[in-house]
Amino acid sequence: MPKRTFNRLDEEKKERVIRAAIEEFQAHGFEKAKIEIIAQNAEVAKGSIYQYFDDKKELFLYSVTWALNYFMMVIDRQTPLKEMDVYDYFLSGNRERFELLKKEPLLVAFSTDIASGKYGNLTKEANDELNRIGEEYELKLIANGKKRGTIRNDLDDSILLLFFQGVTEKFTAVIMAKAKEFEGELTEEQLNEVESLLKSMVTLLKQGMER
Amino acid sequence: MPKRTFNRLDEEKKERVIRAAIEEFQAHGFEKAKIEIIAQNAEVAKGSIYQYFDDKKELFLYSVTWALNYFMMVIDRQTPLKEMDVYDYFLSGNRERFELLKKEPLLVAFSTDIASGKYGNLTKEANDELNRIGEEYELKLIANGKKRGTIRNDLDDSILLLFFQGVTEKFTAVIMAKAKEFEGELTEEQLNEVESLLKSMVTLLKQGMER
Amino acid sequence: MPKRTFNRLDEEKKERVIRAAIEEFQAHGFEKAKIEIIAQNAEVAKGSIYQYFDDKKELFLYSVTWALNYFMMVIDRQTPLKEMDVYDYFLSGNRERFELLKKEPLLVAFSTDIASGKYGNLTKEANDELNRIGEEYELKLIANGKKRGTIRNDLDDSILLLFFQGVTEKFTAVIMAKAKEFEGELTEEQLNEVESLLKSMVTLLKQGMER
Amino acid sequence: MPKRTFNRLDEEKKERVIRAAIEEFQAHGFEKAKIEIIAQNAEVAKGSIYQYFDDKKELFLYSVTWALNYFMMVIDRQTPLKEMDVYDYFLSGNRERFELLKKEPLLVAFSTDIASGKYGNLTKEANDELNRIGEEYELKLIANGKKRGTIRNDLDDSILLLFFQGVTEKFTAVIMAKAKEFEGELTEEQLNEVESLLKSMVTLLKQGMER
DNA sequence: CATGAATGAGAATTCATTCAT
DNA sequence: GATGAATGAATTCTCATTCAT
Repeated sequence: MPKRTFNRLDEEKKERVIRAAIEEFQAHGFEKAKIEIIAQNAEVAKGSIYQYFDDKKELFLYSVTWALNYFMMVIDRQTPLKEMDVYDYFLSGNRERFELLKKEPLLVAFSTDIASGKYGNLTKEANDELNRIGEEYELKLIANGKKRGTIRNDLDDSILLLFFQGVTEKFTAVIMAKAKEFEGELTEEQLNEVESLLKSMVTLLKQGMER
Repeated sequence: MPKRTFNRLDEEKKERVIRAAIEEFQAHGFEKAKIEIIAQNAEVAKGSIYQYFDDKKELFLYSVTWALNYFMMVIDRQTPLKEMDVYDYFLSGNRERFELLKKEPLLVAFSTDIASGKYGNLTKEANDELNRIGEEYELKLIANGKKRGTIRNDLDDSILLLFFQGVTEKFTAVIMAKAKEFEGELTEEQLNEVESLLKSMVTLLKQGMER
Repeated sequence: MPKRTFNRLDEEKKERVIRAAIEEFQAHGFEKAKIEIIAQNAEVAKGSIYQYFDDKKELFLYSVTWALNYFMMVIDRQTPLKEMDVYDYFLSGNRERFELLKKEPLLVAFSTDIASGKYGNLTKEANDELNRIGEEYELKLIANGKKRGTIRNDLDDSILLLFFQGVTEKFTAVIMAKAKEFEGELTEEQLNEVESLLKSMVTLLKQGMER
Repeated sequence: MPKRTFNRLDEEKKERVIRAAIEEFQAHGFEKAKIEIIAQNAEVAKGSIYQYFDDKKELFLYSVTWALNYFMMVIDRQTPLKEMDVYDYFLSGNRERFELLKKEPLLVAFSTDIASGKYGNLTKEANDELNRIGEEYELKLIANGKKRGTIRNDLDDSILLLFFQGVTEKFTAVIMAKAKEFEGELTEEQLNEVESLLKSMVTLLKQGMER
């Protein structure tokens, strides 16, 4: 949806603009975010923003998808092997994932706000899509677990999904918060803390769901 | 924090004003909510709003505490007997609670938005307070459970708290959504659906946490 | 179509606003007319204009109907007696009419521009209505003339209407121009000039149309 | 007044640019016409327009003279023989003239708007010139008629001119409108309609003016 | 106390024109 | 000569807040 003018820009400039936008939207919300500030921070003329996007809303929406793309790359729910145990998923590749999160506190904060519904209807579409993708994957995990006999089958999939989501979202949120809070290089200690959190989470998930 | 003029108003008018405010804030968010519309819907002059409150923000903040008071009355984390079993808490008094939720979809929606952080820093204080109260209560429940040997003690209280919050918040959100969606008188069927949800939740909580 | 706020204003202020608007629109056209200038000239705050009218266009449209009302009062095609001879209509009450025109050069100029189609589609509606009214009246005059045998009946009414309109519009335009150009009190000489014009016009109309 | 760069262009491109300009000016008026759209429709870069003309106004003015040239070629008030009877002028060469009008509805519309003063002061100069030329010619016709005794001499030339202009302009406008409205090849029927109009006009002119 | 008209700072958006490539 | 991205002045419109009645 950006105008062709934007797409023709070199990558560096495009990213500068979007990051400036995300920073402003994240800091002040959609309504109070000022195009002028975004332009300034992107070192671009105010009018140029309007050569790139129809209006503030479109700039915002594009920033959202841009951030969510990054976010999904990190979460990466598509890749996990089908044969991977339901619970092991969370325990693999954490160092890389967490380092990505630490590197991009701004995107993490923005994505978190989007996921939490802070932008209301504006991001409804993007959000629904994101949720649909996650849910689909999670339901498959649950169904698999039931089939292999590792997950209790006295409860509906939808109930187990709620449980699964509730637990993982909460722990994810805490981990995101830690990513923002940790400064400098990722230390072993920090990583251990995160892995410990995930291990506990998996333990609880497992015990709650297993038959 | 409202001005003395507001407090002198008769209850009916006060409520009319606050409900009009909540409706507008809930529908359009803080920034886009218009004082003019609030005044109109409350059948009060625009200027009067400023006789009652210093500014838009104060009106909003007061509306928040007003709604949260109602909400807390419903959730009612203060009352449960200390001796009540951790899990039984959720299974008692549901009919009354759910009926209250059904009766006030607006307040439910508003409170939900506040709790979800939709209003950002504006409600930070109120939110933190609310969270602190809930957390304190929940930690006590966990400590109690551990003492009585009903809750596993291989995990930190803080970890168990995350688990507990994650699960209960998710199920609560679903129940809130159902409250909004159910129309007319509360039917047995509807109540059963809610109770079934809660029972499943408690089962999962129990199995996950128990030793 | 103005907002209720405008209607509640005292007449003097309403007129001040509309005249300021007409002056600006007439001088610079719709696009280049600046709300700020209108407000200044009406000695009113810029924002107030927007309390009175939804937007620039509405202010313009209201100005148009306001001016046309005045104009129609002057032209006054409704009153002439049914029995009055077709041609005599133009020769009566000229002093009063012309004095009105002289008193309001701004309104005359504005109305002339509207009638000439200078504002394009913006005034299409108002214009069509005005033309419809005039035409209806003129067709009646022609039909009457034919019935009484004073007008040739070898030509269609529509053709005679074109002729009638062409001649009267041209002479009217010249008279309007004179109204703008004449300064100070209306002199006998000026009036004579106008009446002479009208007499010539009637002569030509008569001779062209009569059987 | 266009820059030398424009004159060096091949005829086809020049015409493409001017026609695109006329289309846009005619459709939206001078102020709202966008250079960008003109460039697009002319399949030329926006910047190129500024290689051809100093600014928007110059492009407009050039478009005006370009259109008026075409228009005058059609109206062709220069050619009629001095000895041709005043009224016969309108009755000759109509097929060719009308076909030209039908072929170029855009130019007709644009020229009509110019003549009607829709562009205000912008075209004042061009307009005045056009009127001066027409008027000069018409006055000569009148003077001739008076000399030969075919036109009444109890009225001033200037009065007769008004009459003549009023009638001919009105009928011309109607014919222009028909040109726009008629689609496809020029049919005999359409031509008859136009000639009938002109004949009626001449009849009325004659009867009104003759002695 | 109630009322609602007045105010003007502030933000989004537009687009003619420039200019580096 | 052609191109189209960059620029920013200019303008419309919004709305919280004030204040005279």
